[in-house]
Parts: sequence; structure tokens; C-alpha cells
Amino acid sequence: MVRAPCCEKMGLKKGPWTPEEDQILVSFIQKYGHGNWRALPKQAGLLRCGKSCRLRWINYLRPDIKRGNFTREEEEAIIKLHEMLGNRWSAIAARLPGRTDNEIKNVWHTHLKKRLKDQTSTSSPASSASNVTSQSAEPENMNSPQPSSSSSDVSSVTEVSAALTHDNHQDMITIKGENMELSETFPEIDDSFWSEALSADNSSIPLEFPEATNYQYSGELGFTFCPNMDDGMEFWYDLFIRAGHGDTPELPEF
DNA sequence: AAATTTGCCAACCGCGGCTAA
DNA sequence: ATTAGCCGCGGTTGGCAAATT
Repeated sequence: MVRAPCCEKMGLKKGPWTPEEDQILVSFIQKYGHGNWRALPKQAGLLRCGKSCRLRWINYLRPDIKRGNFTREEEEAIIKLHEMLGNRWSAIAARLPGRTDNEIKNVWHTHLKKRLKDQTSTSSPASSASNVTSQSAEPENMNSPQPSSSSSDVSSVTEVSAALTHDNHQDMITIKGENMELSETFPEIDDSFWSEALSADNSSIPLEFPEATNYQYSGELGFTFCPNMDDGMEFWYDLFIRAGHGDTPELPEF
């Protein structure tokens, strides 16, 4: 099947967006939504292809985009999620509210990959790898706990996630807390798994950031880890294990 | 001060999945 | 079952700014 290029028609503008174009796009979407990206630029009077409009909206103009540098906790979460999910940036972005896949991808390539490389080169090369990056072009051992530059009470997410391993070959995921170890067979993590788990029990997602570090068991669906952070950043990190494991495990104390 | 290199980020490209005809 | 079109995703790149020589 032959596909016509997105911007085959001549006269469509490319490159950086101007403030005027941004304004037109935002106004249009606020009024009419974005049901059809293909038709949108024409209807809005923009000399752009729908793809370009979509990208601009998703990555920059969306009202729920979080601005500013990534916090240490966000970076740690990206590292661990990348360890679990590989280069599935959209899936990782879905776990980091306000961050886009493009942004996360950029941070990974410009900061985190380099940092991990430095860390692994200074740590023992003999440490066994348990990564899930089989789909990733950059299989790296990211199992080494990351030194945290922040204060100790930021530790919940980093410690929990650092203790979370997934052995792709054995299809086993292990959660280790101070007082517990829980293993579950885990055939595959894919997008439908995450979305189904989420839609099945939204109550596990904290609407507001809790004051205290919170560990929450969500029935058969999984766990939500809520870090206790001073800056009140909107962040949650949850791990869903496969449904149907039977009894509720004893809750660990983090 | 000028030239060159490096880092970063926004945006583009092309592929694959999904769906409607 | 096939085809065509749209959308979303991941990989890549162009261009700007900062850092270095």
C-alpha cells in the first residue's frame, strides 16, 4: 500500500511555530476540539498539515503540560519505567502526568542514558542484569540503585522502584519492600494491560498528592506507590501486577 | 573576538496499527 | 478479504544557544 506523504501538498508550512499560529490552534481546539487532525488546519485556517498541528498541541500547547526541568524523582521514575517498558515513550509518559513522550525521550537521550552509562561504568560490571529492554535498542543494566542527591524523605519512590525487578526471561516480577517480597508470574506488559488495569480501578490513582508516603494495595489489580515529597509535585507511580493472584498479600511498610 | 564544538529541544519523517468502506 | 486513509508512536534531524578553543 502506497501512502502519500503527510504534507504532499505544496504551500504547507514547516518548521517552528509562530505565536500567531499557536494562538489560532489553541483557540480553534478550545472551541471545536480536535476530532479530526487532518481536517483541523484547513478549518482553523492554518497552513500546516494535521500531523504538525497534532504534534504542536500534544507536545507544547496542551494546557496540562508541566513546564520546567525534570525533578530527580521524575528522572528516577523514567529510568525505572524504561527498565520495565523499554523505549515505549508514550507508555512511560502515561505514568508521568504532564510530561510528553517527546520530552521524556529527549531527557533520556540527553541526560539519563549518559548518567546510567557513567554509573554502570563505575560500578561492578559483574552485576547480573534483569532488564526488560529486549525491545530497546540500548539494552543496558540499569539495576544499580541511583544515588539520590535529594533529602532522605524523597526515598519512597526511588527505593521502591529500585527494588523492583522484572526478569524478562522468567516472566517474573518481584517487588521487594523492607518486610516483604512478592513475586508474580507476569506474562507480558503491554499497553492494553496498563490501560485495562487503570480503567478497572481508577480509585487506586490518588487524585491529590498525599502528605505521607503511601503504599496502597488495590485489590487484585496492583499497587500504587505515592512518594512523600516536599515540593508537592504531582507524581504517582504505580505498579499493577497481574490480576487473579488470589489472596491480598501482607502490606509492607515503606 | 571569532571560529568551532557540543548540548539541547522542537519538529519532522516514516512505519505500523486500526478502522471504515 | 482488500484497500485507503487516519492516527499515534519511535527514531531522527535541524537549528539555536552555550561552551570551549
